[in-house]
Amino acid sequence: MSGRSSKIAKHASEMTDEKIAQVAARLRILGEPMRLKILRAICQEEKNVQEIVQEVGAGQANVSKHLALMLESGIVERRKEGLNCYYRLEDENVFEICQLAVKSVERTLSGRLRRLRVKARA
Amino acid sequence: MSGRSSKIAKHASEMTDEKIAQVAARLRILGEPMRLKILRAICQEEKNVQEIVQEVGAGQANVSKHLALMLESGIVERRKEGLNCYYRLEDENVFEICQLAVKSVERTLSGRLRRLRVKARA
DNA sequence: CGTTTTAATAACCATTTGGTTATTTAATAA
DNA sequence: TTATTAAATAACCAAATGGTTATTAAAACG
Repeated sequence: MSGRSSKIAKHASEMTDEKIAQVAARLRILGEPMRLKILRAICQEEKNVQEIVQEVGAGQANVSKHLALMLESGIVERRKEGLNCYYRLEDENVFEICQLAVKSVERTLSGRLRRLRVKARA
Repeated sequence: MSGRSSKIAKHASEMTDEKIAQVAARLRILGEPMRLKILRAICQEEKNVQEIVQEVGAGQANVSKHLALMLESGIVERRKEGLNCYYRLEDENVFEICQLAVKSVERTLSGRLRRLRVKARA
């Protein structure tokens, strides 16, 4: 058994159905364009709801609902100041996950291109 | 501007709405318990549909639909041999994404515990 | 006090999605 | 050929989800 495959085997075996459900829930939260836009807006500096609403181009209620979900799940943090509520990205893992997802998408796209070329050659 | 924040700023600015939609689509595919179970089943060695069906405890049509989706998106690869179709995990990034998601979930859970203790103290 | 502003929440709707059943396609075997 | 088996697909349904509108809660201000 090689190093990599044994590592994968170990991690995979540790993935109980319960853990899988939790991981899926976390990834499903990130699998939504509007939520990613919100995270993009607040990943550098905290912003209040109105600023976020303006930046992502969505309704206030909609943004608040997405923020409530991400706050509940611990992805973002909230700081109240007078009438305003400032949100910031709290979980840095989220940022890394998105970077890996970008790599994954790019990998798929390049793979598609390669296959098209092979097909065209045949 | 510190090293980390500038790095984040750079990556965030490269995240166009188009790219965000692609990343969200990729993460949404992974944000589903049954699909993660299927990936767990085939991440070490390729398996045919029947083996996967038995392992994850779902209907054949359901598993086939999930596999078709992940094949189309380049996450898994297929090899036909006679009547059987063998599937394997093709995108290693997916595995890393899941590992990070586990870390993210664990981080949240420990954070919740800490808050509960703080609340109980008050 | 009442007014205004910000954000959260409730109610509702249209769409999407995961699962099931039934059918079809394709390869193998008799 | 016909029968059998594996996998894909179509059709359908119930549940979940994202977005909108309207309302509520709370803090700041006149």
